[in-house]
Amino acid sequence: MNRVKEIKELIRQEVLAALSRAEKIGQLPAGEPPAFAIDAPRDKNHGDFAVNIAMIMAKAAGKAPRVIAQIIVDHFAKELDWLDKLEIAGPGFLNFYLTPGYFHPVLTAVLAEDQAYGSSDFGGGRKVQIEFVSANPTGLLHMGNARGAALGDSLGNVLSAAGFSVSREYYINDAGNQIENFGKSLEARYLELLGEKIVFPEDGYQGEDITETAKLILEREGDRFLHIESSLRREFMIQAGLQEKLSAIRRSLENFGVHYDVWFSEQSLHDKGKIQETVNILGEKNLLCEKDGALWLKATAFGDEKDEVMVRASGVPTYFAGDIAYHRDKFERGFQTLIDIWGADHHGHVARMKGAMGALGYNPDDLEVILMQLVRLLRGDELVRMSKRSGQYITLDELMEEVGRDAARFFFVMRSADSQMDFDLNLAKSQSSENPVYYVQYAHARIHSLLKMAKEPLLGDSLEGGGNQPWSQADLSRLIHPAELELIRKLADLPEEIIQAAIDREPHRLPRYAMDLAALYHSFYTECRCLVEDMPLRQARLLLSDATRIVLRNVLQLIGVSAPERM
RNA sequence: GCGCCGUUAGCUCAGCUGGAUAGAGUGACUGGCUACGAACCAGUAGGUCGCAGGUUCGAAUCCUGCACGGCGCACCA
Repeated sequence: MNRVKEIKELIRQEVLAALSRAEKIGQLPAGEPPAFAIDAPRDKNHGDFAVNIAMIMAKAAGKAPRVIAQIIVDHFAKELDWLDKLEIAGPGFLNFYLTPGYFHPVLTAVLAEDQAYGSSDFGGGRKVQIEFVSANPTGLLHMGNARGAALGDSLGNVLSAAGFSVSREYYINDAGNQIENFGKSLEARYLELLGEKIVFPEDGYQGEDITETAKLILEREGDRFLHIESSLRREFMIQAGLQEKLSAIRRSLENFGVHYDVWFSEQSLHDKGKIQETVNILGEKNLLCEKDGALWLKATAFGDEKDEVMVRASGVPTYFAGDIAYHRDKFERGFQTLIDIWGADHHGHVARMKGAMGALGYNPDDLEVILMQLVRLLRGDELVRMSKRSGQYITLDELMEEVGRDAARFFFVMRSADSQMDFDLNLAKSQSSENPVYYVQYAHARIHSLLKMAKEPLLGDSLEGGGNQPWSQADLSRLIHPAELELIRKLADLPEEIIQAAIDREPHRLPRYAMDLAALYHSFYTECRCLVEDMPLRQARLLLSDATRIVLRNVLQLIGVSAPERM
């Protein structure tokens, strides 16, 4: 049930009807009515919904906003069963006050729909693919990857709840230079462990995890690679190392609650000739040229600042060429919308990627790139420099250990992708019990405890009837306290909230909603006792609590945070 | 030099397709547990929305310029 959407539509229709009646008798100039907003005002004294059409029409109609508003009110239908009161306020707002109890049916709907409450078919099953994290498998996942993982997964949840068909994908960069360096680094550590004198490769990965991986290989395979040709040895190191790293990455993400539908290998594009195929297509479209022995994409032809190399003079295709082939492959697989989540340091790549998609005949707007500002890691006032190459970074696993999965996910999802985050480890640790996530979880646990108690036979004889009656049939008209009404109103918002988050690709709306809802519940809980002697009132409040429990749980689930029954 | 993101309460951040008195968390202060979970509630204090212009009934929100911070501008990925 999406009561908010329904009432907005009713208001829209009635406003347009009143408008047309006024036009007919010439009080307002005829013409296409402008788009106007129907919003819930911030201040609840301004009614349930406010309409701004009078101000928007003012100029064209040549009348003052309040005069127009009055005309609309004069022509407004009388005796609408949902409308209690219609007022003109401020500069010319039309404030709608709904019949008390208008949103009450939402409560029974929440209980009936349960897990599905909040979901909708808004997206119409449009096939959306989200690619996120896609960290190089040459190391472990760090804070930036953690943010991307939390964001991408929640966005996937939100889109899915809004009726899109979502596929999550991880692009494995298992080809190219860095993989060579990875192999060289492993080889060096492997030889080192066997007591050989080595010179560590200049561009090598110095992290301890590389040594760990080398150790694992040594334990498993012994020294049988000691005396073989270096290129063979490296090849093996790469294979074994990749396998090891990928399973570690996968394990970390699973622990973080992130599951992928597809793990896609860059190397597979090379193996299947997909890159060559894509280059050929670009060539057929006359978008390639040769210069200095390399094959260039004429990116300037579709508005980019400069041309880009596709195939190096050495004959090896660039990463960019592979990425174009990869995104082409996504479209070929039937996805209608592609969403990539990238670190802000890749923003220069966006325009040419979209341009390339356009050049291949796809709609560039069907590729959306969400740029995520980078995470700066602090310990108190001290900036922790992070570099994968030097091995100086806090891993996702360490983060989960220090801060906890729920807190970490809530924290990351809470912030918009646009904000650059300072993540103070000391603060995160010291504030771990002050984290808003516990505030929301507490509300959930509290309700669970309340409902559990309500199901038990009551202590003492003062309350008649026991507590075993179901509350699903409760008389909702008993819910009239302001705290109850506000809470109900918030519960009614969920479907629209999810749809809006999906449209804007902004999962960070959800933690806000969850905090607001939890606050309203806590407030209700303090002001309204549930386990009262008045049995109908008791049942109604229990139903309201139960509905809140369901909504809290559903939202936490979208964020990727657990909804504990006790804590 | 060019481009992208940011600048809002002491701190961390929402609010940005223009709307009414700019919000939350945290920190500070004051109250509230002999009744369902005080990891809670109620209240107080705290703001030139980076600066300067412009657009209009109305600007934190849109436009222009500037300042400061972050990140890019490879035959790296």
